Parts: sequence; C-alpha cells; structure tokens
Amino acid sequence: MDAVPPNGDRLLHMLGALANPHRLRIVAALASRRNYVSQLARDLGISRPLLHMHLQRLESAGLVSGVLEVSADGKAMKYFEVAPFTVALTPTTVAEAASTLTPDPPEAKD
Amino acid sequence: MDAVPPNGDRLLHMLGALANPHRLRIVAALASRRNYVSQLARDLGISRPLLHMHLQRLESAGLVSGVLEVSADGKAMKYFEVAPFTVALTPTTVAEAASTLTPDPPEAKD
DNA sequence: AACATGTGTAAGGCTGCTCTTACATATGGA
DNA sequence: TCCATATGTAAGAGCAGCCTTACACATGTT
Repeated sequence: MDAVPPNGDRLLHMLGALANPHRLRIVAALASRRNYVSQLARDLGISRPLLHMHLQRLESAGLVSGVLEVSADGKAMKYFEVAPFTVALTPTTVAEAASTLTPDPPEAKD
Repeated sequence: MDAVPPNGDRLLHMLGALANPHRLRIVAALASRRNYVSQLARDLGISRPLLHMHLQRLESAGLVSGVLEVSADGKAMKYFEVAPFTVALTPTTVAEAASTLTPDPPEAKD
C-alpha cells in the first residue's frame, strides 16, 4: 500500500490528467463501479466524443484502463475501471519528483 | 500531520497549479530554502516575468506564500516560501473531492 | 546623473486543451 | 430493410495557458 515514488515526468502526466473537473468526476464514477463508455457519458451528462477524449487522457496517465468486451447480445462494449493509484503530494515529495524531471529542450538548431 | 479533506474545487486548483514542470521546480526550490523572485529566476534559468506568473498561480492555490521585505541595503524584495500542504491522491480521495465540485454552469440565458 | 539592483505588469504571439458536430462502422431485433 | 445500440475519429471553433519583449517605478552606489 506504499506510495511508489513517481518519476517526475510521470507525476506531471498524472497531475495534468487529474486537473480537470470532468476527469475528476470520471475517476469518481469509475471508483464506485466499472462502466462502459456510452453509459458513462449518459451518467455524467456529457457527449460521448468528449468523454472518449478524457478517457484517453486518463488512460495514458495510467489512472484508468479499458477493456473491450462483447456483451451477451453481441454488442462490442468498452469497459473502463480505475487503476489503484496512490500519490502523496507534499513539498518533499514534489521536490523529489522535480529532481527527476527531464530537462528543458535547449533549442532547436537551425 | 493529517491530510485535510479538500474541497473539490480547491483540489482542482491545486492540481492545476502543480501540473507544470516549471512550477514543480519552483516548489522544489522553495522547499529547500525561501528565496526572492529575481534570485529564484536566476537559479531556475527562467525569465523573471515568467516566474512571476507561475508564482502567482502557486500562491493563488495556496501552495506558496510571499512576503515583501526590505533588505539591509534598502531594496524591496519579495520572499517566497512553500506552504506545508499535504494531499493524498487515490481513487477514493478523488471520489470524495469530486462529490463536492461546483456543478457546471447550465447555460447563459438569452 | 547614470548604473545596478529590486519590484510589478501590459501587450502580443503561439500552442495546446476543450468541446461540438459530423461522419464512419458493426451487431441484434422489429 | 430500417432502427437502436455500441464503437472510433476527423474537422473546426473558441478559449486558456505559456512565454517573450517592453515598459513602468523605486532605491543605493559610483
């Protein structure tokens, strides 16, 4: 149950993924039960393409994961569930993460 | 030392403030020692106006705080230091925070 | 007076995020 | 066949975030 010390870039990715009200609600909804895209869009009251985009962002950050399943009546349905992430955010942990950030790309040469 | 359960909007604000490589480095730098703006800009290798903007964002989220002091030689210098924030990020805490988010503004009426 | 240091901020450009609309595809049932 | 469900994605508008340049002001030193 210990929080894995995250790489700075990975932490940055996770923070960016969570820094959005829709995505917080998505994580919250999936925390209670797994769900498929269309139903989740209806539950949250947002458009399906928009939800699709947010899910992509969350999945690329490793916060949720989706699996394609075929329901009893033959429909292809993509079920998403939360990943069991754990991140402690304090000045100290941020300092550790920041020390492992990839440096700024200096300058594109001509 | 217990993590205060943050209001959803406040958490969102903090996440947005931390989701940037410069701001992670700023928090990291201030975690080791307080510093004033111009010196911090030199330390981090970024422009002073840019740092000023990032500090504003961090301060408005309550992650750092700045005080204006007058040095021995009469210069007005703004010293920043980190606030002792503590946030635990898990599916459960996110779900709790999301439940206290301010709802979407429905629609501007005509 | 001119310079070096500190502060703040406005203007403008560029980029990326956010969101809607629209199209494309597949399957089961009426 | 047509409709309802599910999936994905491309195109474009609008807005916020990020960053540089340039200006403003104040103070101690040369």
